[in-house]
Amino acid sequence: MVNPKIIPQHRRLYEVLRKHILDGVYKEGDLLPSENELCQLYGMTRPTVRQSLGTLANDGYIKKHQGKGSIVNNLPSEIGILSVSGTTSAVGDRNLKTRIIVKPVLMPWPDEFMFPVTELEKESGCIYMERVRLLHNVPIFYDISYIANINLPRITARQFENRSLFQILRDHYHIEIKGGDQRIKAIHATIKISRLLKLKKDQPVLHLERKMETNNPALFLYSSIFCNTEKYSIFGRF
Amino acid sequence: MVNPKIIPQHRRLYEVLRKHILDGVYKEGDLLPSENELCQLYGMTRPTVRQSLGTLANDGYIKKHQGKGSIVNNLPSEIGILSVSGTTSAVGDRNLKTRIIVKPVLMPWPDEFMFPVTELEKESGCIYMERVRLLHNVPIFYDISYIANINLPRITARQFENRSLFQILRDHYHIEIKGGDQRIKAIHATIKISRLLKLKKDQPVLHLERKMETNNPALFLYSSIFCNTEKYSIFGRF
DNA sequence: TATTTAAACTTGTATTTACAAGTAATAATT
DNA sequence: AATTATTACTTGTAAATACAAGTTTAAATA
Repeated sequence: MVNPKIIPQHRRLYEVLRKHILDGVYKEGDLLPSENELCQLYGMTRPTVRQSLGTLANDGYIKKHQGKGSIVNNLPSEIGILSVSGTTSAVGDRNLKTRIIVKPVLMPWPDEFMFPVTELEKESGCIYMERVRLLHNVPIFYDISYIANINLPRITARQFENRSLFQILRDHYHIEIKGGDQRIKAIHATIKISRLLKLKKDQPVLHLERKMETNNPALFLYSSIFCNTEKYSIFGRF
Repeated sequence: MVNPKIIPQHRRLYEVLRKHILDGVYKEGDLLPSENELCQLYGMTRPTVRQSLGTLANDGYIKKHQGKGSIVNNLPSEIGILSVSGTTSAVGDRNLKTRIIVKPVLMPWPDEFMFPVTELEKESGCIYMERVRLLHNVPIFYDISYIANINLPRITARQFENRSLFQILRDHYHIEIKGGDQRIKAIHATIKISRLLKLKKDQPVLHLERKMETNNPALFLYSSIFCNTEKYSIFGRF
């Protein structure tokens, strides 16, 4: 048995610097301490420090300049769902509320599903739920989630109000999102969608279909997200 | 003076492996040669090889599995514009045609621009052009491009038919796209858009607003892209 | 004073070495 | 024969070292 609490050093430094940036210790345009300074400060070698900075740069928090240093990026005020896993981490949980439309239920997979599912997934059945996410009390996202029922005991009994689905999966089932695929379309709001998001019928909405991979190679999460982009744009870096 | 042709080894290996994957030498699900094998094959050390594989994994071409190896990903058949710079590299140039709507002209920047522009950009003026991009002879993208007129001699005289804007910038001006920001909305097609993309009026279209950074820190490219997602979804990995 | 040169930083690339940890196939044991 | 343990692979983490290349500052020179 191995201690699951040991976190790699480069990951530790990444988390520290990321938090400092989000907390405003380092502000937009600021120069981060140089790699050698970080080595001294945190007692690690340059390759390790560079791995942390590389990940930070990759996630869009900093931008590296040869001969100059690492500069903190302007962090988007818009909704950054394109490069992250859940709506909670995309907008922050300060002003996000959740309304359950359909509580988690176990059911067979839909016949025409948006992504191909494996035999194992099909046999296990599908945990289905519908939620509306409100930003500043305005409904913005209508999320339909599908999860294969693989090693998720009692999940249909849990409380999802104002909590992130991903947080529950991480805390209770040690499931981490590793990455995923997504498709985006612009569509007309159906009657149901326009009712849930308080839109006029036929108003254009953004439709995201996502397949998310987890640390369990057999377990995927699927989401169909309808998004009102009238007020808030969806934001991303590339 | 330094030879600009020297390419880092890790970049070279990245390009080689990427090409092999795109050419089908390594197919979806295949295991790439192990890191040590790649070391021998290409005469470099493991950290260098790992850097190449890291970038490939980051760009979504492979997925690494500890103790197992690097497995080639299923490559999206959809349009992968979300994580890359131009429509050409997003869909490949095989079936992409370009129709110029407004030839490149030098003009002042619009008053209400989608992104804030610097004083230098404002003084330099703006090179403006409109194009429609056709996929399999169907109009899919309506691109409006804005470039600051900074060290781009004779650019308004160049031929843009069936060529990538980014290719011209790279070949003639040594400008490389480093990354950027984007916003996405779903909107109603205006009359002009519906005419250019052969849509019904008020059909929903995807609107992308992008700011792209280049290797010239003062030079940014801006695009406003309207996309018909009825047949083709926009695809991305995260 | 203005310009050029040099030095002292910064990050980028690359090698070498070592061990940890996950995976899969084999051999040994029951 | 089925299970368990070993072994040989794989990638992950980390250190120490060296030099290249871009940027900024300060010193030297005109």
